[in-house]
Amino acid sequence: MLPWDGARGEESLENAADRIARDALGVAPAWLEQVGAFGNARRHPAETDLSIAYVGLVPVDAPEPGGGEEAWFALSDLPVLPPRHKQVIDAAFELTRSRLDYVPIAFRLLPPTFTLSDLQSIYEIILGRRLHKASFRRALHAAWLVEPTDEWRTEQRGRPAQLFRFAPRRRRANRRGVRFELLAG
Amino acid sequence: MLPWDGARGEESLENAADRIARDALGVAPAWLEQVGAFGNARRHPAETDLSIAYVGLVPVDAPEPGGGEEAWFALSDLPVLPPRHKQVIDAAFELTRSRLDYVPIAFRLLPPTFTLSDLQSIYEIILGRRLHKASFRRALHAAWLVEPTDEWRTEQRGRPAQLFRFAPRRRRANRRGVRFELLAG
DNA sequence: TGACATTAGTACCATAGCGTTACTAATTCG
DNA sequence: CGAATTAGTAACGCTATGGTACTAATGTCA
Repeated sequence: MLPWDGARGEESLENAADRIARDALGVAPAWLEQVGAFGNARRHPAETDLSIAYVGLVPVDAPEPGGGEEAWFALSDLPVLPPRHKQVIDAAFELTRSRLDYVPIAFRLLPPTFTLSDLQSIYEIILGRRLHKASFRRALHAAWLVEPTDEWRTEQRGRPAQLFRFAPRRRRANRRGVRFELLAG
Repeated sequence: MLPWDGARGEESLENAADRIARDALGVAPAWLEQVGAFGNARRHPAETDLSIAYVGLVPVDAPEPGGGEEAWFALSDLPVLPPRHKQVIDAAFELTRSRLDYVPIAFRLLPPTFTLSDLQSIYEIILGRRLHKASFRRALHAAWLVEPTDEWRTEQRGRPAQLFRFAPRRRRANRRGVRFELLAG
């Protein structure tokens, strides 16, 4: 099952989700957003059967959940879950991918300074596909989202990588045409 | 206020939203999707204060709501509303725009056959901005979403327009790179 | 020590998409 | 019959994209 708890009257939905996530993780999620409300009507009318789902992300170096019975599972290797929980996970993953270009999710999963390869890895993990290196950097440069520092990090192998920091600058919104991503089927 | 009703235990959220919309409109909405759950904690813990909001669309030639106290308002000329209702409307409009390229919303607002100018008008209304005619048709042609009929419609003035029907064909998903639409501020 | 693997970063290029402008086509209005 | 109006297309330049290839700088290992 997914971590959950009943609502407390004195807190907002957002605060309740944050509290539940912190209880399960030990740390506050770097990003948290509502997925939606899920309910079916197969219960007795007197019983309320409604779930408000939230999705959050934590960096890969976040501590393992220690106290309770929580455990991590890869999205590609999920155990059998109750149908609604599986439905929530699918919607949460889709929401996360769709938010990636509009909310600074990736930068909150990284330390204050990071390499562009680190950043690209976060994008590739969330999107679930490889990205082209030159195109990624071109788009990043055009977006004025990062600025270089004068530090370089030496990894285990290969050429050292320059460190960048998240420093978005104002720019005008990109008014593109229509894309027709709708697919048949 | 927005049209609303309490949930009935024996129906799903989606069905309840559809019922409420039909009661208010007189017709079923051509598209309906959940916006999300809205709740604040300023009430007494014993009172549940939670709204599950849905957004729907109906064609412009839909009948006026007759029976009750409902009325239509332009998004650009809304009356003063309770804060949560205004919040719901903003989220609903944003959701609709973001779904336009992925869900065949526009085609459900049109009759079975329509002109490309009609279709473009729907897109312009929902997106709230003008679109370029040649680019719109190029993208539409590349997406294989419509096919021409052998009928032409004579409007009041100008050259007759060919009628098209919605007939999506299978094509592979467009795997583009990252866009970085995130704006500073 | 020197060849090789590895990672970072950039340059070049062909192609595709986009928006502007302009043009043709077909109809109604006066 | 000419002007206005709407539909539809062609041409062109600019930008974005993604592939390939290249250089740069380090560690590994014989």
